[in-house]
Amino acid sequence: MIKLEKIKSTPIPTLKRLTRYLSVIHQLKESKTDYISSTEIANIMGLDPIQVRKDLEFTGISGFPRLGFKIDDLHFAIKEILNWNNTEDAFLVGAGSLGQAILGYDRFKSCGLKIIAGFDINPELIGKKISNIEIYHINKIPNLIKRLNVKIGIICVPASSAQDVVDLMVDNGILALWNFAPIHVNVPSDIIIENAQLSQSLGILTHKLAEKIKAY
Amino acid sequence: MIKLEKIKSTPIPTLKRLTRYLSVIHQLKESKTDYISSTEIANIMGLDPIQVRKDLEFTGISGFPRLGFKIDDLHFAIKEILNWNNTEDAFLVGAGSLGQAILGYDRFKSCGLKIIAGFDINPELIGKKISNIEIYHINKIPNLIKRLNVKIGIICVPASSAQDVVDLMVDNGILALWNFAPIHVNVPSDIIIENAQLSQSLGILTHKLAEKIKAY
DNA sequence: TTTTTATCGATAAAAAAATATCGATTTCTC
DNA sequence: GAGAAATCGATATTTTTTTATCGATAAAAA
Ligand SMILES: NC(=O)c1ccc[n+]([C@@H]2O[C@H](COP(=O)([O-])OP(=O)(O)OC[C@H]3O[C@@H](n4cnc5c(N)ncnc54)[C@H](O)[C@@H]3O)[C@@H](O)[C@H]2O)c1
Ligand SMILES: NC(=O)c1ccc[n+]([C@@H]2O[C@H](COP(=O)([O-])OP(=O)(O)OC[C@H]3O[C@@H](n4cnc5c(N)ncnc54)[C@H](O)[C@@H]3O)[C@@H](O)[C@H]2O)c1
Repeated sequence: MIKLEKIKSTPIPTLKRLTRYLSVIHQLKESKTDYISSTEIANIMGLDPIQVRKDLEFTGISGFPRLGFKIDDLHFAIKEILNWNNTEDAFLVGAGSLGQAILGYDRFKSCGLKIIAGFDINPELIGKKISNIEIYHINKIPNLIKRLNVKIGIICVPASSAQDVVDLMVDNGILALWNFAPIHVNVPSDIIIENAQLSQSLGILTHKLAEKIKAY
Repeated sequence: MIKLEKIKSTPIPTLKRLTRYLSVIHQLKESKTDYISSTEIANIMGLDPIQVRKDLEFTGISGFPRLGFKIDDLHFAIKEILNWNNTEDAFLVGAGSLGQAILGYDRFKSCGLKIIAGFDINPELIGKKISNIEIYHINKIPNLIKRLNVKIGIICVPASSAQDVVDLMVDNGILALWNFAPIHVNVPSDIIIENAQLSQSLGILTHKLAEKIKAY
């Protein structure tokens, strides 16, 4: 009987931890050490070393007994899983206060994301450059998505406009959406959507705090 | 043999979905319907109705066969779990571009959070008001945390200063931290910390997009 | 009124994720 | 060079989370 090799894709919880390992590893790259063990990572982050090792399995990198993993290799391999060694162009819609903060944020470039244009409906913003990224009128977006073959859209418009903007982008060929509007938007099942729900994270915090205060 | 009733606290995955149900329910409050069923919520959000029902169990609200759940009751009960019916005061540190976006964001008030002051080291910001919230020098923070009994701190400083700011706040009695800096910060085990890791969410998006493109 | 139907919610099963065990390996210490 | 110590990684177990089953219930339809 032939046993098919089950291709195990990286679980979401693992992906989330991998990005955190990356930031720890990134800090450590400065220091002189070449290796880091699962135990060390776990200690720094307050996790279980076994879990760290299990997660790192998905990188395909082998560790060395007594030494741990080669930092440079890990760093590269984790970025590879996240596809952060390549850079995808992206459009951002809604150049308001959050949109401008994101436009001005350099770090996403090392996270595989290059925002190449912004879009808005506010005439005062159109034509302006924010951190060297030009803002266009939203009606330019259909044409530009196709012409520049942009695959990622970032939604920073008010909740009330989010669905419309999403529809517009999806209709014109966007493949993945990063949504900051605090609302559920509908997309076809083949479109990737990630909600950067800040309120989700806030909800966990306020819930835990309430539990804690209740328990004295 | 006495069987102890196990007190099951709300699982984190459930909490996350609850905040999403809330936004769906919120939209529906406008419409004329008084009830919503797990099936409807599931359809809107592309989830399994059984899972929705399981999640809603944690609210303690009973549904009605054939009708579903009373929207108003659900709305209240979910906010109760998240502790969003109460409001906690919070301090925000780092009134840069992201900090200012958050300071200007009204919606967090309905998520149990009231930011009552901002802090920075940039002299140009000190004394300014952003969305009616005054910015103070960071050296005022120890005194004010204690005097105003503030429990939540929001970290919007650069990664390089995050640990220092966290330490300062923890030393002065902060109980919960909402961290936007893309870095692992160390806190004592009794301090609640939630990382609003945007790059985590971005990582999932870029990973999925790469998988999708690979698969053609 | 009776029947049909949609939904709830208790319980059970399956799947996924986290945690544990332990032999193999390799560096470090003596 | 021998033994001790730390870590990896394969396998197994436990826990958590998701999904399924199905009788009970109450509104809607007949
Ligand atoms: N500011 C925050 O801290 C924060 C936090 C979490 C979530 N969000 C969400 O992010 C989104 C943006 O928030 P913000 O604070 O930047 O709001 P904002 O009002 O400052 O910016 C919204 C921008 O979108 C533009 N816009 C409106 N409709 C548009 C359309 N149809 N097409 C293109 N552009 C359009 C507006 O002109 C404006 O520039 C909102 O959905 C908000 O709920 C904001
Ligand atoms: N801008 C974004 O879109 C974005 C996205 C994700 C994460 N972040 C993170 O959020 C944080 C803030 O980002 P930003 O874009 O607003 O940066 P920013 O440089 O605009 O703002 C940082 C602010 O912190 C202040 N500051 C520096 N050291 C301080 C200290 N020790 N005490 C008090 N204040 C201090 C600075 O004066 C400045 O006003 C960073 O850690 C960044 O990595 C930002």
